[in-house]
Amino acid sequence: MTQELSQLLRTRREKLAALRERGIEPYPYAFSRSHRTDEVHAGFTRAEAGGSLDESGDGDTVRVAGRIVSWRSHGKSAFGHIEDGGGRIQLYFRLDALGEDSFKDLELLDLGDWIGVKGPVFRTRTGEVTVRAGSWTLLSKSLRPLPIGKEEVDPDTGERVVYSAFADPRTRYRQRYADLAVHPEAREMVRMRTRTISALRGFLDSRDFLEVETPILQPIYGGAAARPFTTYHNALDTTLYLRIADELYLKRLIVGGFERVYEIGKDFRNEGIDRSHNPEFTMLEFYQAFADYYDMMEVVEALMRHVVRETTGATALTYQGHEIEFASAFRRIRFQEALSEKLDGDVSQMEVDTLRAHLRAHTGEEIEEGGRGRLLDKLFGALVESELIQPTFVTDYPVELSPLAKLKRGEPTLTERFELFVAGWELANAFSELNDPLDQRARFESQARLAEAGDEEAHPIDEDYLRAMEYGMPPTGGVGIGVDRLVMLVTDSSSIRDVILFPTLRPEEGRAG
RNA sequence: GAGCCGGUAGCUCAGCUGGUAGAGCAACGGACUUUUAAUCCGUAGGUCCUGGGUUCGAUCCCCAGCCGGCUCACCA
Repeated sequence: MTQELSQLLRTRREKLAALRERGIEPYPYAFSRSHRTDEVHAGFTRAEAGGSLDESGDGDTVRVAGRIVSWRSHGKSAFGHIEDGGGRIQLYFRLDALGEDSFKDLELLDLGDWIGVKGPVFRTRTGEVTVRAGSWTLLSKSLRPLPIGKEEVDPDTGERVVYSAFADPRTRYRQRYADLAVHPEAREMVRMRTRTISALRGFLDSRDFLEVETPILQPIYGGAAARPFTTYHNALDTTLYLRIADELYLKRLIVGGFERVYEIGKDFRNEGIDRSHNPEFTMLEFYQAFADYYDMMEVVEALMRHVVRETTGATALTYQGHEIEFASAFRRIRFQEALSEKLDGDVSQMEVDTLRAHLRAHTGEEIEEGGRGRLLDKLFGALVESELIQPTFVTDYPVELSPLAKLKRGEPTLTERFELFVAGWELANAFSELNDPLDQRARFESQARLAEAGDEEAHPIDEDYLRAMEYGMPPTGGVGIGVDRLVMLVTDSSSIRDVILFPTLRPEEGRAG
């Protein structure tokens, strides 16, 4: 945006100067508000029903404040709407009520300005509850036009139709403040996100889980297969990583004697960005001593029901056109059986070459490194995942894929692990936590071999974690849940960027225009 | 990372086979004291994403790049 282009900005600055000339402070310090707009609506409707209005039909005098979102000037009168945290209300300004000067000063206002208004509440001829301004105060002058669209309410459907809406996704994500300012539904998303997280906390707190905080800056990252962000601590003269998972620290706390712990916080993975991935994202992990993965399935099922009920008020929801039901018991399928069915043969008996051939046949992809686990995982992702619309526990993953999970009882090529799939993507990941320090060391070592073979996401060896395991960790069930994806689900959002207030973007070049 | 689509006024968009651009809303001036996409009259507003090329001439065609959307890949 160039200087010449700023005709609109210049006009507003001129108005700012004019306001000061007329003795109006454009940025005062406070305003004594008596009612939020929704309280005015409710109060006036009550007064009408109770017959407590004066002869002219006016209700109480109120002081309301908000951002101007519409304006209709009629010469010696004007209508406008302001919006505050409770909603909107119409304002009515008259020359005879305000006097020459105050009425004339209205012409220095713009859409986007914050004002406070004092006056009685009444209902207009067309039936809208309105504050008749006896006086008004500028609370903050807006120097940059907000992309406020015009809107009308369809008289037949009652739906709000917005014209010239602010739609460019680039600007909406970059200037989230503007997006929020003009889109009430974007603000509603934020509330739903908060409600979701409160529901998670409520559920875990009521079950005696202790909320804790573990390091984000870590000398060794771990707990997941992902590439980390690397940073540097000057005073310690050492490399540190931003955590990719909370897992290893939370289990150290189980060793320390806490039976139930959880953490809700940001994890960071140095990977691509798309509709379901943001480099920093919010993860819930919780660990419960003396529980195995069967117990954790029960917990996850109850937790999901609780969250859906607390956020949507129902036991089912619609996500991108799919009706998803949480009331009945979640389906359970075994990883290898689901895949074997798709491939028409027992995958546990298949050679690596056969798997590779299947992958080529189904996806056209060639995988050289990574071995069996990676092939199985890719095949599962390609053939099974997208069909898992209703809540489904996928259980018993191959050991190669799960270096932190206990072996499956009676089936040592598998682990006691499950993932919860909803709407085609992974929402939770859980296992009977591996607490055998010698087995854990062996698993780490096999991961290290994968790393040497070029797998950039293989799990590094964490000696301190092994030391903790050697002191002894009770049998423990652990679960991780992607909070952003959970919020996407309950808000019917198709992109993770819609549920993260300030998603990661390439930095803007130059100064903001 | 690949394919497809797109980037034109503050916002939403139009612009024929190449002749340096339009609309609605917003803005500005005027009329209007119960309007609500207020209405009516008038005015101004543009690095047509950026850089090259072709051409007498490019918003339009070609090449490269940047940014975004969708699909796929990546992402336990």
